[in-house]
Amino acid sequence: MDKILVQDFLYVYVASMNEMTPLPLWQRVGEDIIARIVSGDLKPGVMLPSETDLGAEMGVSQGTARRALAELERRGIVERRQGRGTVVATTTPDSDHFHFFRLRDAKGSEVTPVLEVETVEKRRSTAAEREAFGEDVRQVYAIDRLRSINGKRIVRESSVIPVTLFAALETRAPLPNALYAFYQQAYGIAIQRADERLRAVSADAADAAAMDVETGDPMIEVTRRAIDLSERVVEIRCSRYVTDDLAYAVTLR
Amino acid sequence: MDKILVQDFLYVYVASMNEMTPLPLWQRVGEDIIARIVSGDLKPGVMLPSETDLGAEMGVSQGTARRALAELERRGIVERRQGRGTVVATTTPDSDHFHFFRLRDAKGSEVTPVLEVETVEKRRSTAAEREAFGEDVRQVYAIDRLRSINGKRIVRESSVIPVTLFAALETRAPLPNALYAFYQQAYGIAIQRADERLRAVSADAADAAAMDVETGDPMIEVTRRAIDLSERVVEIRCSRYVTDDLAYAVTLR
DNA sequence: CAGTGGTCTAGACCACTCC
DNA sequence: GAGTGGTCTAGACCACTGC
Repeated sequence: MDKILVQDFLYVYVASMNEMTPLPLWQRVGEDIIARIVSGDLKPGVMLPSETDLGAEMGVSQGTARRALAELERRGIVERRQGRGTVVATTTPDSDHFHFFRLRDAKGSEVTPVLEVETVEKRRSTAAEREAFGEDVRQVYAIDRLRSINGKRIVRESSVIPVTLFAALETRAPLPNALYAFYQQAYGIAIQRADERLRAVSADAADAAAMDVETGDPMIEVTRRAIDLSERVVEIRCSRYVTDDLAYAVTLR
Repeated sequence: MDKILVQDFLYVYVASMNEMTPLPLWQRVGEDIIARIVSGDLKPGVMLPSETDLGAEMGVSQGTARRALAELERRGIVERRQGRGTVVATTTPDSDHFHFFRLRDAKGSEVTPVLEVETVEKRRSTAAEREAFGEDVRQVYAIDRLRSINGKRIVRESSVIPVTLFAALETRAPLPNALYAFYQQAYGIAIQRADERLRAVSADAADAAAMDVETGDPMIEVTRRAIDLSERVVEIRCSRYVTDDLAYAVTLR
């Protein structure tokens, strides 16, 4: 009886804002867990209740709680291990760096980029940045980085993030190698996915001055928008790669 | 009792070739369906048995058959619709072309490439092609295509496929715009995924002669290996794009 | 050993599609 | 109305983990 009441309540609740289409219970449970993570109530590495307990808390069966957790695992939001339990996904600095870093060597193996130069600047946002972040974002941090791989300077990255989301970033210097793990640990902002656009460009004078490349050489320019669990654009990144020895690798399905 | 026998049988069967680790029943059911598709027993667009019937055929419960079908749907191998049924995924010529075609315009919308020139050649395989296809592949078809987008010739593709898999391809001319749908319909070869490597290159004399680009202009070169449901490399494709007006778009998760 | 997730079953009810 | 997939439940048993 209790469960039926919950279900009816959810129906009314969701219908009021979503054209009479109630969300399935398992999705509600999943959204609820995501909300807890976003709010900081559940932090990365923290163990979640068991399927049985979670179901009891939410007033659903163990099977429904299980389906919610399975979906969160598929999305990489939690990690589950038989006999151990379910924890909020922890993207370690090492593994995280490679999660969205697509450069691979000729054999397809991961490469280890070394941070060479970093500058952090606080400035007013550009119109394009406001278009992406929202019009209310007037100030941003710009993090410019230069990386070398196998001793050659071939990666230039420029990350832009809103000041409102990353308060007092300048006091955090030096920033760690892997920014996304840092965003999560220091600010509770978890990157869910990244949309990238790749174009071919010619190395300009600034590229030639900073990297092991000559003006006019072909390079790949990647423009990325990183989206967090709340579906906000939280970072815009523009990277320029010299792909003489490396390639951008991706699998399409 | 019957079901227990089936389960024990599967255990022994799989254990003999897989280090005592039996595959879950739902995976066995899924693999069985894939095998039927690969063998041509089930063709694209054909309706599968209902969950209940499939479970009965395989000696598993409806829930287990359901899980197998859900996984196949997630992998894009079948399409399911409430009230209608489950059919083997049909990649229509139109939709298929965009499945692995990542070029998007400035707004991120799909673009419609127009086939301008096509040549098909039968020749001996190169060492690199044998490395990808297997050493026994001595002959290949090379399909060279030139495409225009919005009236500008900016895409050059070269697809290489083994003669053994695509018998008498030369009699099929002219080939349709979307090769992967054609592979599936004419040869029963379904592309499951594609691994791509992107590099920046400078347009060479051949690019300048064939496309609306000048020698030395930066271009993106994409080297693709297409893998079918049997996990074979069935096509190697090298594409060169001019990205003045378009970008290669991808979402990382 | 207790507790966890992983698999599998059986059955209920609902929503959608098509005849 | 018959048949389909979608959701949800309840309960069984197994495999793995850690104390």
